Amino acid sequence: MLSKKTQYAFHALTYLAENLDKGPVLISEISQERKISLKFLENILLELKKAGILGSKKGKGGGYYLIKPPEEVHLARIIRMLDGPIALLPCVSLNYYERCENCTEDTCGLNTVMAEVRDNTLKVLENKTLRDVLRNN
Amino acid sequence: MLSKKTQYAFHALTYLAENLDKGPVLISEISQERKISLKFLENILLELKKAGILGSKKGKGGGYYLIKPPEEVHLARIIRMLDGPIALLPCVSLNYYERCENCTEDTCGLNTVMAEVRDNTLKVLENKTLRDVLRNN
DNA sequence: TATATACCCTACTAAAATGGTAGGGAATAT
DNA sequence: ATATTCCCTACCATTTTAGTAGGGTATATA
Repeated sequence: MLSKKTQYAFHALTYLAENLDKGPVLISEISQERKISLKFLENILLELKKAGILGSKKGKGGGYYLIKPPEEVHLARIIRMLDGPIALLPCVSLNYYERCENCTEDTCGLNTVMAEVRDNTLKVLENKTLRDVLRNN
Repeated sequence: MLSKKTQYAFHALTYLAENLDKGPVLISEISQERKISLKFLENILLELKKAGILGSKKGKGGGYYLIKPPEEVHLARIIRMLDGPIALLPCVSLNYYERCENCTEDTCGLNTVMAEVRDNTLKVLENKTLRDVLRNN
């Protein structure tokens, strides 16, 4: 399951995508509209900014905004950034690979199956973007 | 990612499937062969037994054994039993469904995408069985 | 340049989950 | 009777999760 953090990130990002015309949006506005703890959301948005997903502006008229158009923000990227690996086993993770101690990958059947699961999952998450996930199409 | 518990369960189950001819197998043997902490494994096997996956026999000549043939033990079942939901969001989980507070499911695009991910994942995990995951084919 | 606005940053915390460990009890084979 | 083997409950340390606190820094604007 995705963590609350990642779920909140998606809420915030879709809100920003749905309000592109507004320019920078206040954390407090997103927090109220999507019912997310203000301080927690603050941390999340900061992280998204450091990762290059969001830009920000301080002072009056400031807030957060998407740096790239929604159709260029892939869901897999957000999940990996906040929750880590998408694969079900470390030994089939593309971005967070780790060897399994107790099994040799070439003879391990679980490895093969879990790689298949990963591929099926990524087929969706790496192709779908924020654009595909908005409320008002 | 799957928990160690579930990963160990798969190790144990495949070991049992690969040694069907032996009859009941000692916890200690599985523990040694697959390098899993004995006491932790004890708990896991007990849980698998209570869930109707394994049978056991006490005393000399005893041990654990598969109740059903490997091709009838679906991977999804094991994962759900030990790790809970396979879906990435509670609101798209078939076996552990929970409503999302902050979104209405019919207008939420994330819901749709995550349901698609779930279906792709289950297509594999509900069709593959222990049989598909053995070492010595 | 003073001040209000709004993000930035570090540290802290409570609760839950994870990955085990301990130790005796109960059933069974011989 | 006794050795063997699983059964069961409870405990524990560490990590992760989800969130809070509180002040710092940059910016707009009057």
